[in-house]
Amino acid sequence: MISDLKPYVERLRSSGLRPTKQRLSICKVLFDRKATFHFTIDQLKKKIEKSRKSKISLATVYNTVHAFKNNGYLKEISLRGNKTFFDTNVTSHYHFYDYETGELMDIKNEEIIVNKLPLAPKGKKIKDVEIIVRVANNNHNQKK
Amino acid sequence: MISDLKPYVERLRSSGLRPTKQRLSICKVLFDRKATFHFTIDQLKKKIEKSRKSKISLATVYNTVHAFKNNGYLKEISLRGNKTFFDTNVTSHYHFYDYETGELMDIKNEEIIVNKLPLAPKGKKIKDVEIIVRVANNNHNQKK
DNA sequence: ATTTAGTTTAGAACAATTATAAATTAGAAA
DNA sequence: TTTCTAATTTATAATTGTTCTAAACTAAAT
Repeated sequence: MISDLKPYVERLRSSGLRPTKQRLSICKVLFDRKATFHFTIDQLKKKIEKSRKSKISLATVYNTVHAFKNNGYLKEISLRGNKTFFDTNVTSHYHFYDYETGELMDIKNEEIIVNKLPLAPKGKKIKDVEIIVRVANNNHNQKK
Repeated sequence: MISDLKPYVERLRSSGLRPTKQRLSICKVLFDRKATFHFTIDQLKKKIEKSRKSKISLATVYNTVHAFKNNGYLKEISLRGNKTFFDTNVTSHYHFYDYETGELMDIKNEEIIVNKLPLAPKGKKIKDVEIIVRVANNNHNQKK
């Protein structure tokens, strides 16, 4: 336990969560990194268990991830299929999604320019614009 | 049985499917309409059963919908959450999604102009650009 | 130290989807 | 037609992802 846990403790407290061992393990995997991390809950759980060298309950992972999402420390990504993906990059940005490999990559906000948007339906307000650029290997030709 | 079933028979045949009673029931609900239809499998199943006044197996609905999707007669829509939505509008277009009501609405292709797109990652090719404009009631303020 | 409210946990419950195998049916062939 | 065969439908089981629950545990206030 060398790394500085203070920022994680604060992040947890500001999400209304007590800083427990388990939650700090989750924080280390999620936030102690330079690059964006895209993950599903079960991928995250495996990483946490490798990193802390002991099991963690699935429910704890779900609960903590949802608390972070609701407090703006994680983003959920819209994707086809029935698995939920999250993203540690909470700044405004878009995604490449390789549907052959399941790989997700960030697209910086300034790499896509949207010059026209429709008005929101009556009584509604635009909250967010998600863009998923679906890619696949050059040589393949199937639609999926 | 007044409506002309020929186009459905052809659509089924071209998808490699025999035109059975069940599949024709599915076709009638899916394709005998002017406006776009957005649906989940269970919503579709209920509509079919109301329309034909008899039960249909869930597996048949899944199989047929997937065959139509693989043959380009239906589109799957990227959305957060763990339910899969389909769309009878297979032309290039985008969507409004009201995450409070679960309502989906089409956005015509020309209502969004994208002026800049990133290059696909090395060795990959852009197959599709999905845009989901998330909306909610004006008066509400929660992020979700 | 004691207390209490929040947390973790394993497992149950639930929901969406896919797989299975027996009964049925479409369509080709006789 | 009737017969035959492979495709299809069906109910149900299996699988997967997610949420719920209630008992055991723990953080932190007293």
